[in-house]
Amino acid sequence: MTVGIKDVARAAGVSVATVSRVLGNGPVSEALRKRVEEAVRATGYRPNLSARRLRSQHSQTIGLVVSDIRNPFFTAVGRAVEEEAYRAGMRVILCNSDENPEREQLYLGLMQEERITGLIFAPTRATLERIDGLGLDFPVVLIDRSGPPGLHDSVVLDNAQAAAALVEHLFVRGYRRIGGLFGNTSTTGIERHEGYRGALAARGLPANARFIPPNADAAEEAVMRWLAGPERPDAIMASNSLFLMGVIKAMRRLGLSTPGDLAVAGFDNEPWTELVGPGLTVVEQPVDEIGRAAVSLLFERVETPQRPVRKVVLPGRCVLRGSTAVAAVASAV
Amino acid sequence: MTVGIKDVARAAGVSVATVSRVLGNGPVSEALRKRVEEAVRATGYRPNLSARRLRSQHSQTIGLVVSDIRNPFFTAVGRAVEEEAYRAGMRVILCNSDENPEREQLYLGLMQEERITGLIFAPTRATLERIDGLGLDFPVVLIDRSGPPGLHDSVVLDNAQAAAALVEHLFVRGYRRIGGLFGNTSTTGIERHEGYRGALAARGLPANARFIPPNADAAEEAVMRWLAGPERPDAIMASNSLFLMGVIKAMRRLGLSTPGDLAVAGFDNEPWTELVGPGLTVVEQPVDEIGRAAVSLLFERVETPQRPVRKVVLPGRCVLRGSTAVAAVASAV
DNA sequence: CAGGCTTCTGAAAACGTTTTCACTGAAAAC
DNA sequence: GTTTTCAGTGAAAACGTTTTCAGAAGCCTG
Repeated sequence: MTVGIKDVARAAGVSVATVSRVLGNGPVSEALRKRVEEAVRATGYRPNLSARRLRSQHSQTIGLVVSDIRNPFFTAVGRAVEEEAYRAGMRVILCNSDENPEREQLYLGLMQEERITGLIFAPTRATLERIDGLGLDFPVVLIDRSGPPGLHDSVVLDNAQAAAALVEHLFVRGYRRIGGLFGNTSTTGIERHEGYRGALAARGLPANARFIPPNADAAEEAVMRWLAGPERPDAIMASNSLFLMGVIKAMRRLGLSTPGDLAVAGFDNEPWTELVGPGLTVVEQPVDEIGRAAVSLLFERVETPQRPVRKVVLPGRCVLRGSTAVAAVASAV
Repeated sequence: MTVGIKDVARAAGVSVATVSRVLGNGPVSEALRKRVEEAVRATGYRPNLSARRLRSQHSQTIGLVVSDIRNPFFTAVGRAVEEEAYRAGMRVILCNSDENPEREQLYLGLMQEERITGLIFAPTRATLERIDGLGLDFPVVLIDRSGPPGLHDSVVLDNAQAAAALVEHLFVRGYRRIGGLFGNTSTTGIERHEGYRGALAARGLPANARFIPPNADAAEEAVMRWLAGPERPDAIMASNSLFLMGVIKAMRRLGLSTPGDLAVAGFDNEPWTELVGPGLTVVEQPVDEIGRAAVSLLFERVETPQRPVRKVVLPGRCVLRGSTAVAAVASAV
């Protein structure tokens, strides 16, 4: 029924070894190579990857586990990773943990069973903390989230610097009561909070931060209460695009507009941020570069297991838009 | 080095066959089962999926090829597919063709080599046209795009009906020069165009359609020219969310607002559509249901290859927002 | 108690490749 | 002209499982 390497060999009048060598660019005379290639075409042969992987002990596959597939940041990184991996003849298997440590565990197990060459991983905080004790027998490159330099290579945004830049920008534009909204499941939130706090301190301003679960509803609720309460900010920095969305939704419910009633700044330059109100000021992450860097870090690690651990920190780019315009009107009120 | 089933067998003092049976819930006495499970735990054994797949001839894997991974519609469907497949103990391998027929071809080949159980596929028009001659040796369920009933099961939105509903809604709200923006790579565009044209005809209005490549820039350019030209519409229906984005971008460049200067309606209820201007009127697709239906169609086909071809057509849901408010102001001008 | 069922178990074959090994014939080196 | 090298080739082992087959032990039936 399905045609195997044997059938090709028979059709070409050679041994299976020769067919295999043709397929793998091994040493074969030009004449036989022609014959075999012709036979491959004639039979419509397709190699069986399971068999190939089993015998060769190379899965030619890297894993990519992200924490939220609906987050365009991760789909963008995923595309870059796939592109780059493909160029090196590697497949990518993509899994989505949905910020759920149990699912993460499940998928890490799956990766083991697939015998992947290596993993690119955006872990939840829970998993990151015990990642060294997990006994993974493949190299791991952390992306987006990493924490203090540990056993694994990583490539991350310079979160503290980026958050600080946003805060400083808000300060310069005249805002003084700058709130911050941070995720409580990732180290990203922590680092951005640090940059936020530092920048405020440098300007002698008080911090006013909230740590919430990573979804838009939580952000919306938090902002609703915040704006009604005594600590009402005149600007909010949202640590990711879901929160940014939550902020905008809350403002719409309250009938507020930006920047007049509240300045808004956030992370991730998604296409829609340009289209909301006067446009939203955001930090753009170099997604392609992150994906490419992760793949090459991984390959280098595979080739040279003893290489010292490296952490690639990439700068963000501030995209200034109307949501952080000068606070003149707001101050006048 | 890596622990195999043999090591487990030795540790448990049984044969490899018994270990295999324990793993596969075969008939094994309670006593041995205990011993083996203990040995599995002790050794940290992880089955080798390549070997398992090779021997058992079941890949336990379904493929999912989508045309644009950055389109939230596909990521949402993908999540539903994965969820449902996982429940049945199947893995999903996801590939992104980027609307490129060559990449599609490439990935279809890969799917063959992975010996997938079946494929869920959102094809480009080019591939759809010759899909029957491709000699794929696994069942295929088409999603999002399908065309006339052919050899394959499919699950699609009722595109014509949905487009017609939008047009009718615009008509009722007072719009008369209703433009339509359709993709030129998918059958979706064609079907939506048909619904659009039909609804206009029923109301005795002229059609005014543009077919463009499936990206936001093309839409933006088209709209820029359109609004400057002689056939300027007072409402635009965008056949997908990328186009919707392009429409909004063009309007911002021209300093126009919705619905006053131009009413806007589109497809796919993405989170941001709620946040732009007065909110954008869209047709929401039942993404979860689409994913689930595709998976169960596929499983049924696998179980009963002779079953007659089925086409599941799901209704969309109109989400009315401010971008299609009554045209009073516009007409008054 | 003999015979026939079950139920459990292990040895060995099989899955479709790649890789090792040994061999051939021809070319190169002496 | 003999030996050495070498490139090309095929037979067979190996990869880590599942599955088949046959045997052993226990149970029921008559």
